[in-house]
Amino acid sequence: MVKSETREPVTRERAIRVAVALADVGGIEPLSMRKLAAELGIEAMSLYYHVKSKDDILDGMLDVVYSEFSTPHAGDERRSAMRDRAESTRNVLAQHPWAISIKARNSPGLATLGHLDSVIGCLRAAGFSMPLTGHAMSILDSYVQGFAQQEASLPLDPSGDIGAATEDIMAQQDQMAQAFPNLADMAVKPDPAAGLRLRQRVRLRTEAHPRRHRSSAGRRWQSP
Amino acid sequence: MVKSETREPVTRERAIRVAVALADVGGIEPLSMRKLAAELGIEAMSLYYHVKSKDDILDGMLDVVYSEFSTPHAGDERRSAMRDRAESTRNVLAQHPWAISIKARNSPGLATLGHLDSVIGCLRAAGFSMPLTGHAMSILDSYVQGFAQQEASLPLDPSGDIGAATEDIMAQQDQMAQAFPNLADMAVKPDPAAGLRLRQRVRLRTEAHPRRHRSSAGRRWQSP
DNA sequence: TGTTCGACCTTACACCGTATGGTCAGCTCA
DNA sequence: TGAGCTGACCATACGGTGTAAGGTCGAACA
Repeated sequence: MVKSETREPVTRERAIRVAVALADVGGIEPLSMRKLAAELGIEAMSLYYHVKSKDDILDGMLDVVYSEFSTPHAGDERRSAMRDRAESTRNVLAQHPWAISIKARNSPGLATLGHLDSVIGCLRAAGFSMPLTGHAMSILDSYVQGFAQQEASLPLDPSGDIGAATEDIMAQQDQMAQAFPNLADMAVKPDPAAGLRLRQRVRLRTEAHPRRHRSSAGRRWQSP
Repeated sequence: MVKSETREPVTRERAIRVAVALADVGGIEPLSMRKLAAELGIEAMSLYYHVKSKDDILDGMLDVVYSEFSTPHAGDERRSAMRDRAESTRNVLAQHPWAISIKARNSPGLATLGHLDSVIGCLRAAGFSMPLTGHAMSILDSYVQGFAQQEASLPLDPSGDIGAATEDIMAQQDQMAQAFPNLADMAVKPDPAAGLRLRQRVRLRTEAHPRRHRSSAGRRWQSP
């Protein structure tokens, strides 16, 4: 379609970079081989020349994310290095929220391995035994990852979504306030700085399925 | 196909229960509307009489999981209640690992709301302010969830998988030991009790794509 | 000048969620 | 008794998915 001198050459690295960019914009579910190929200016099956499978791309994308984490250097002070790492993890995952949902795979890339290696090296250099290093990493990573996941599940960008969405639940608020008084209490006066923002957590996803093609009086999933 | 008196009646609740059972056995990716319907003895489209969409089923499944968490009762002591909750969360999520990957949705069910309500009630009864309650829940949930996620990403059942899978990486171990000395060190002498088991983390997923249909000498994704 | 080969394409398949519109037994009510 | 309604289910179809199998073609090389 476009002359080869005009089009930037396709490589595994570029495909993965473009995939990351697409996922950043539109999320990871709508990212398909066909759309990625189109973005690269080729056909879907041509991707398989550069890449094993879609999972291979996802692994590569995760490795890109790992490469953006702040990695401790030799001689870094332990506490500040771990703090930098945690903060950068939070920031990077906020920029690539899709990474959290694909984090449970098992084929780490070079950046991932390098990052973990550096972290282990930093802790060991600080005098930690190997078991203690494992424990420290488990504790830190569990919390940071879990926090990032909580944060990602909230609609952080204030795109007018919150006000409209809460109206749905407000209609039933009387019943809800009776059934879940503590929850209602927290939803009414939330702490703006708290990690949990229950009012947003509770919003219903009604706009995803706005209407049915026929009178739905009998449908089980309609509220009576 | 089967007489209606023979077949257990299909309801939203039963569909979700069966979906949970299927996901427990085979994971959540292969769970499709057609397979679930077949398991229930009906056709795929008949599910939509009882259920809004597949997302509706996933929401219901998550609510089932929440209903299995240990929920604090009125008057429970704060520390032990939170500890029970954390431990049961770990155990329940170990039994339903798929729940972790769909945890970032936004249409909570009654069990979810009830559970959160009870937790808030317990902390408030212990004298926590509302902001402090939010903070406490954020901290606890972040860690417990992150830990469960780490744990789920490891192949916990010793189905002979570990030994075979590590052979792949052992072949390249010399190069890896040089590039990532700390990682290799931890992989060689891991702590059996540590949360991170790097040796297993590092295994390659080669068996997923065992061979190609043609000589793959030129493929970019083959190691040179 | 013929052969190889890297990079790409076409076609096809099985599967997915679900929109649309039946079908039909059993019930209500005139 | 018979007409109409309705709850529960089914058949077909559409546009999407990942990817197996094999074809095409220009450039590089013998």
